[in-house]
Amino acid sequence: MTSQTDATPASPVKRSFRQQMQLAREDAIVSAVNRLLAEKGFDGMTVDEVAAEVGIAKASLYRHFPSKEDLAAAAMVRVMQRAMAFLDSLDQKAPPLQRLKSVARWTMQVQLAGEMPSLPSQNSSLRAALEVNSAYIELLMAISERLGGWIEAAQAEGDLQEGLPPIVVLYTLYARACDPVLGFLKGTGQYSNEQIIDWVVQTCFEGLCSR
Amino acid sequence: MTSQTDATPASPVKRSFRQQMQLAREDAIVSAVNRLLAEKGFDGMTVDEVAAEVGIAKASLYRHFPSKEDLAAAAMVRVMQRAMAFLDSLDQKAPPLQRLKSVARWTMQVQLAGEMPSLPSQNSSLRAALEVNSAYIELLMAISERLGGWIEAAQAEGDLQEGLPPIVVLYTLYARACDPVLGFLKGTGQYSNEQIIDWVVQTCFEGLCSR
DNA sequence: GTCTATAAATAGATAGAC
DNA sequence: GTCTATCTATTTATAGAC
Repeated sequence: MTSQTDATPASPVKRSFRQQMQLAREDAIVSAVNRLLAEKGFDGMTVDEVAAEVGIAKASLYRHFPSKEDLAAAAMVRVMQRAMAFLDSLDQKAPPLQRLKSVARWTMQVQLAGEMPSLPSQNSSLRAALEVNSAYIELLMAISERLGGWIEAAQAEGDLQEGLPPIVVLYTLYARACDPVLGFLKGTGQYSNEQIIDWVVQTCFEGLCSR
Repeated sequence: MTSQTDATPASPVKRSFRQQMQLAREDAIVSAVNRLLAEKGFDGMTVDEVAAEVGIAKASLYRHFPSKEDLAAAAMVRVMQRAMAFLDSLDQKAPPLQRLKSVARWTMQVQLAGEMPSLPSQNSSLRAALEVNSAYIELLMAISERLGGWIEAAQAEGDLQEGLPPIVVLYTLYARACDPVLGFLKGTGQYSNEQIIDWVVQTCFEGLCSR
């Protein structure tokens, strides 16, 4: 407050630098959380591990994030921001179905890269925290509306089954982002990531049956 | 030992009765575990809850099962026995594809009924315990071989995509048994269980795209 | 702001009486 | 075999020094 009313230019610069440092540290924290969340899930991840991976004390972690739930929420927000950026990067004139397939492929690449935080859809303390996290809710709604529009457009073009409510398609795409099939097939050690993703994308959109 | 060599018929009868009592109690335990596992997952379920739901002391629980992992394994074994019984109940002369669809539908019914134990595919202590549980391993292999045969037969008949390795189809079916889409759609409160299952089975086999 | 040390709560597992 | 009471380890979170 006072520094902003001061005429000295040093204060704002110093503050900005400090803020950048703080943001960089928080980014490192979120990266560690993101990775651990993808590897072990919310329940399996401990705050001690996060602190150890970042290389700071646990008490310092709690200066940046008030709870473990907030750590997870931050990781979710960041991956959703990445998702939103990916949606923006797509050719908006490409056919909607093609864009939807690209999104599915992207989420699977993220998962196989060990960067898709997996939140057990049942945990109550975590879900309660997410439901009151406005950044999380707003991003989720923004992505859902964006994809929902593409789904309806793809149906209008006759590319997606028109009998399916768009929400069924939307939830199916979300579910494929954390589909355990990817990990199962990876675990066999027999197939490349691209091969695995090709199969799952294909079965998702074209089904198991022959055409 | 001694009672079996005795000529008195009382001993064997009494022992059998006791064994039945024990089996009945263990069945009640496994039922509680199964339900809690479906509701909250392995990490979310506590042994105290299990004891409370069965109505016995926690120490008594540990007389029947040596660890929490063994509780979960017992629940998995039982649901797999149910699955095996369902496979047997199917018309073995029906087309393989039809049988596979029936299996998928059955697993989804079990999940929506809150009776599908969900084991986070990442938990290491649990997976380690399952991998050395011969009852679990043998049932899993038996089911996999059975379904694998049907998958290959369905491919031979041209009903399933022949480019897909059978293991991809098998894992996909396993994954649909714990597909979060069912819970998502159920959570909207707008659709009946049968409607939800119809959609998921259809998208699984026919895909999201129109034909 | 970061640290060490510790509190507070929880959960898996066990001892020992009956 | 079942119970009460307890142990032990882990984990989230915080106090307080620097």
